[in-house]
Amino acid sequence: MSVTREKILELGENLIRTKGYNAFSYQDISTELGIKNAAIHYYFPSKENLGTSIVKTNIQRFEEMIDNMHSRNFDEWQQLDTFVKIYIKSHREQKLCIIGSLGSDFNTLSENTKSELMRMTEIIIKWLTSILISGKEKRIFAFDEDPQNKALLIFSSLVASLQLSRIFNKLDYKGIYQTIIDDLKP
Amino acid sequence: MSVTREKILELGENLIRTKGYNAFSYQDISTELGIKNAAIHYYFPSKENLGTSIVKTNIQRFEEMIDNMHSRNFDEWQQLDTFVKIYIKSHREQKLCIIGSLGSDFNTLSENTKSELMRMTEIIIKWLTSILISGKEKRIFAFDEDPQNKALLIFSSLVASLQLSRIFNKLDYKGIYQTIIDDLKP
DNA sequence: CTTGCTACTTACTTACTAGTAAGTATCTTT
DNA sequence: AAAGATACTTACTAGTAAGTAAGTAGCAAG
Repeated sequence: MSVTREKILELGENLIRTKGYNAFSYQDISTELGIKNAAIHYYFPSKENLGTSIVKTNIQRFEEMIDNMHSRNFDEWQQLDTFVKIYIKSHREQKLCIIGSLGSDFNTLSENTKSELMRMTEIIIKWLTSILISGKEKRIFAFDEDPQNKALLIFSSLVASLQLSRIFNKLDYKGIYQTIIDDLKP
Repeated sequence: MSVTREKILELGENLIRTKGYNAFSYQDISTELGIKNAAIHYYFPSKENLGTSIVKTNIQRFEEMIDNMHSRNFDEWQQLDTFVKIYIKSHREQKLCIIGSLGSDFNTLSENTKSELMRMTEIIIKWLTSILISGKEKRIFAFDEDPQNKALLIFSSLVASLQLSRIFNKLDYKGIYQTIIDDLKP
């Protein structure tokens, strides 16, 4: 695969996560990469195409991470921890996650981008629900709520903590993450 | 105050909450109201001015709601319930809240809009923290976490539930709200 | 009756957006 | 050496964005 193509995908993702989908332009990318506007259209004919590709790349990355954790025999705590660390990293970089950012722009996205975003969310929630269930069975997690609801609450807190940290300076995000973790301890 | 001015504010708020700040234009408003582009500039010289005014209006509305609840001697449960109902209504209308929507576009907002948005968030968190504290003192709420962290977690869940419900069809938002409420029961 | 204010419209500018058609340099294959 | 594919650039179009300057209709007060 082309290096330029990958750079465009990476820059596009960062722009979505910092400025938002409707605030970035092909010009932002071309200027940064020192190429022309039309070069981006060569790889991604339309902005909707780029948007969809960025989401697809994120799905692939997430699935590779899960496979990797399974092959390394990570237990449920280690898996949850790895996932939370993605958000801690995003927090440090002052970026939203793809789902939080594109979720706000959802009504302005193309059908393709929408459905890939929905697919990504479903994959994450399904995975999170599954580790909550197996963790509870092994008695290393403790909670009373419905597992999917619990997964949604955890995911909501992670997504929104990135958004709120921009607005609310005093946000103790480490405290929030710790609260999420502590809450699952038996 | 002018009726047109108020209609612009209302429409602008709805556009932010459905399409997002960077996806709506003065044309969207003028077409809907059957007036010209320039008429909106008459009331709100710039888009950033309109944005700031919309947030200010929301702060005012929130403060009036709090005053109203205090004068009617609402207890902490009633106050929390009233607040959660705002989100249930937003959910029904398939709209985000102002904070969730503008939070995603934060880096593209003017300094004035940013600071009003920060002020609004601080007011909400401060109020939510205060009812958690007094509710706990009265032993009608029970929780172990730091009150402000708990307030942030509750607020995060509300903000993000609106966003996720667009993306995740199977989101049981009533279950999420119930979980938030149940979690505070002694 | 005219001056002035409110609430706009008309008509425009400047700037940027996504997108395209046609051309070109460089490497690869035959 | 010719043909073709790859990776772009050049040069453009059409549309839309925010914003503005000047004009106007209607009412109100002096």
